[in-house]
Amino acid sequence: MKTKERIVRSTARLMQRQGYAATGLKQISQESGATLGSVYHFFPGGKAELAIAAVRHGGKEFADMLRETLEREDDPATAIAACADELAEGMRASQWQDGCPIVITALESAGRALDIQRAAEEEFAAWRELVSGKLRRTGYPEDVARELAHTVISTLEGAEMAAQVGESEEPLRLAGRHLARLITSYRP
Amino acid sequence: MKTKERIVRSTARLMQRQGYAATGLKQISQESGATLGSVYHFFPGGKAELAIAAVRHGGKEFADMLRETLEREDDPATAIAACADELAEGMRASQWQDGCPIVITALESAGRALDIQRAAEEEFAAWRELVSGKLRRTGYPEDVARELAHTVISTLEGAEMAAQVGESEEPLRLAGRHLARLITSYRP
DNA sequence: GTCTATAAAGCGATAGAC
DNA sequence: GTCTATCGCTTTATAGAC
Repeated sequence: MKTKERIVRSTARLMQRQGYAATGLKQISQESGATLGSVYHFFPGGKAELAIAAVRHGGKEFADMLRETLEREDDPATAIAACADELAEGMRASQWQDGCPIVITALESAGRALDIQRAAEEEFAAWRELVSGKLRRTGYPEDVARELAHTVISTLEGAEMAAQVGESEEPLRLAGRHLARLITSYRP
Repeated sequence: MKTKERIVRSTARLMQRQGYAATGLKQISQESGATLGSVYHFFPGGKAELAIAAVRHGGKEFADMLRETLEREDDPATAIAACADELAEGMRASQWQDGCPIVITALESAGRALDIQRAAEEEFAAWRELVSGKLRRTGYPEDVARELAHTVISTLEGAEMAAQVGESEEPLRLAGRHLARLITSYRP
């Protein structure tokens, strides 16, 4: 694997677990097997530029999972519940270590590092668009789909946070069931 | 105001906005108007002990808002929507600066600082208990109330995060409406 | 592109006078 | 309880050889 990609992956992984402030460039250099000089060679903008790349990387990763799981089921309500279950399994498999790949960095940067914040917001919007598209293709009116997508992503995010802090799959399992019921109640 | 409380309030405020790692003891000492010596006098356990006190403080603050807003409306669905609106207004009023008082610290500590994580989980559980109690008093069966309370808190948390990063009230407004609909659909 | 060395600043934490 | 000074370490970032 290319050095630059190793650096991005390590940064994404570390910031997913520790956040932006707690992740040091030395740690990134060590974990990725690149020297500090190489890190600055590829990312002359330093830590902030690395964080943006990590947010983009984590955002794509989450989007891939979402896209694949949504395609696996026809009914959007069942599909969203499957996404929640998928997240619950990933969470347990990592022993509650791997939550949302970008949420800590997004919150830390809010109001203080505008380009990181904007990158995170764009990834969130892409996730919502995936959910919204699934709903529209199943016949939901555009505004209903757009609004439901907001709440689906919000609820998955919140439940993943609760699952991680509480070290339990339950918040995600319940979120999946409740979201499915909510989506069904709007069925066209 | 007593020195100790000034320190706790400043810590809570700073960690709400910046998180644990990015908040320095020097900054706490400066913002609270107490010297570093005083900070260590009241919190010999240092930064970790301060974080626990801040999480407790922020947790109580959020619980107070929740309790008051829930009491203001009879119907639990309307009451939860009112909570979401209240959060949206607070968010806009602070220009998207003041999100959930403990979520960044909770996520940063997950799996790495067990006593901080546990304190955060206890505060989350207390919030869920407030929602669950409101539902039970309105006739919802105990298990339905408990499960709905999980999703209500998850969704509010996720929507508050989305509102902060996206600098928009919309995620919270939508979350309130959708949660009200979900709760109503379980009405006994 | 990779590597080492280092600068400049800030960190958490402690000591001890008052 | 309050205050200042300081220790030891780590941080981001840069310089320059290879």
